[in-house]
Formats: sequence, C-alpha cells, structure tokens
Amino acid sequence: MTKRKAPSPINAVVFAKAIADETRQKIMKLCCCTRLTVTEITEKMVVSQPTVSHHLAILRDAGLVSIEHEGRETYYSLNQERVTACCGQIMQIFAPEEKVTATVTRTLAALMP
Amino acid sequence: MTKRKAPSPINAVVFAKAIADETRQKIMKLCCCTRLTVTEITEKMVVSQPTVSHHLAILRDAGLVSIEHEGRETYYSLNQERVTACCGQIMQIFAPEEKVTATVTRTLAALMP
DNA sequence: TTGACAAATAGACAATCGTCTATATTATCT
DNA sequence: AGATAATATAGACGATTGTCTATTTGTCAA
Repeated sequence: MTKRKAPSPINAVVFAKAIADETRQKIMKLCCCTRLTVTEITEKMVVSQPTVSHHLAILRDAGLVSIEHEGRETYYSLNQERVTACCGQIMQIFAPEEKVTATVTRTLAALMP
Repeated sequence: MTKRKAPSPINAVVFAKAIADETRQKIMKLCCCTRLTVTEITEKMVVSQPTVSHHLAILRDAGLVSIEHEGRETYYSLNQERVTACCGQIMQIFAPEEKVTATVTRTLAALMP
C-alpha cells in the first residue's frame, strides 16, 4: 500500500531513506533539470509504471520532487533546492568540523530569505 | 550474517543506504568529533552490543567510520571528510544548478591535493 | 594458564521494502 | 455517454534489513 503523508519537514533520516535506492536515484537523475510525466519516466526505466508511481510517491513525501498537473498528465521534477538543504543539514550534523561545511552553512544562509 | 566488504569507492547509493537508519545516525552523532569504544557506544544506546557492532560494520564498509585498535578495545570515530565528500557528490548529481553546489565543488576541489 | 572482559560473528525471526499484476480513478476526445 | 489514455492504489510475494540471543575470537591480568 502507498500511504500519503503530510509534507515532511527536513529530516536527515527521511531524506536518506528516500534516496537510499538505486531505482529512485535513477528517477531523480531523469527528472533533474527537467520535468517528465510518469509515462516518460517509465519509458526510460526497466520497472513497471506502478513501481515508478510508487517511488515518485516516496520522493514526493520526502519533498524531493515537485508536481504539476496538466490535464491528465502529471509532470514531476526534482527539487534541487531541497536536495541542497538536506545535504547541508547532514554536513552540519555529521561534519561540523570540516571547512566545506562552514562554507555551505554560510552560502545556504545567504540564499534563504 | 555480517559480511565484510572491500573499502568501497564513493557511491551515492551506498552512502545513502548507510545513513538511512535512525540507529546508525545516532551512532554517527555519538562518535562525531570524538572516538568511542563499542562498549561506550552501547552504553549510550538502547540496542544490544551485537547490534551496535553490526551497524558499525555497515558504517565501516561505507567508509564512514575510522577504526583504531588498542589492546582489546576498538575505537570508532566518524569520518567527517567522507561525509562531506559524499554529500558533495550528491549535490553535484542531484542539484547541479544550485549556487551552493558550485561553492561546494570549488571548496572540495581546493581541499583535495 | 586460567578467568574475565571487549568485540565480532552466527543464526533466527519479525518488519520493512521493492516489485509485480490487477484494478480504480481521473481527464480527454469523439 | 462511452472509449481511451495517464496515473494512482490495492494486494500479494520474495528479498532485504534490523534486532535479538548465543557463541566465538582476541586480549589482558593475576
């Protein structure tokens, strides 16, 4: 069963679980910097359409994809901003002493209104 | 069974799977910026010592912890550099258009000899 | 060398996960 | 209205995962 969840706040475990699958990472790559329908994604994959929908739901619940409904088609695109926010948080938690973490924190802070 | 693996090259799926567990993230936090024995880690957790060893093996296989054997004790510490390298790679793959990604790429490149 | 401690391994078991097929839902077009 | 197309949902099933207890391995001290 695919259960619907409320839009989750940023959480390192939720983010990691969402991207911890080869198929999902492939979907993420496909709809990075572009938007694709479920059918288009399915055509480029080796799994069934329901499986693609299932993975898209997981990515959606983690806030990692944006959805646009147009007629009977649904466009998905990767939410790059969310990816950077999550990675930034992971670096802050698990690499607080690294120079690059300070840089990321500074850059993200400057970009957030 | 806990199987031993060769030191893996950086891989976004391996990294994500390794950190995709609440217990492992807690262990990571405990041995971040410090080194702890398995016993010390176990004392601060609610799971058994074999379970802690199991998770440490997964983190080790992903290159996320460093190990130091001293007598009959084994010290683990989080490999912060590896965390930043993996997060940086994920940002490059899944957030290539974000400003912060360019910053990370530049900073990491400058730090790598 | 024996006893005690630290950590890893083995094996079992329940829960979660990824996939499939079948079906339902929603939107579009004759 | 009915047919068709796009997507989501339901339910089943095998594989993987996280946990436990029991045991083994390695190290030190008396």
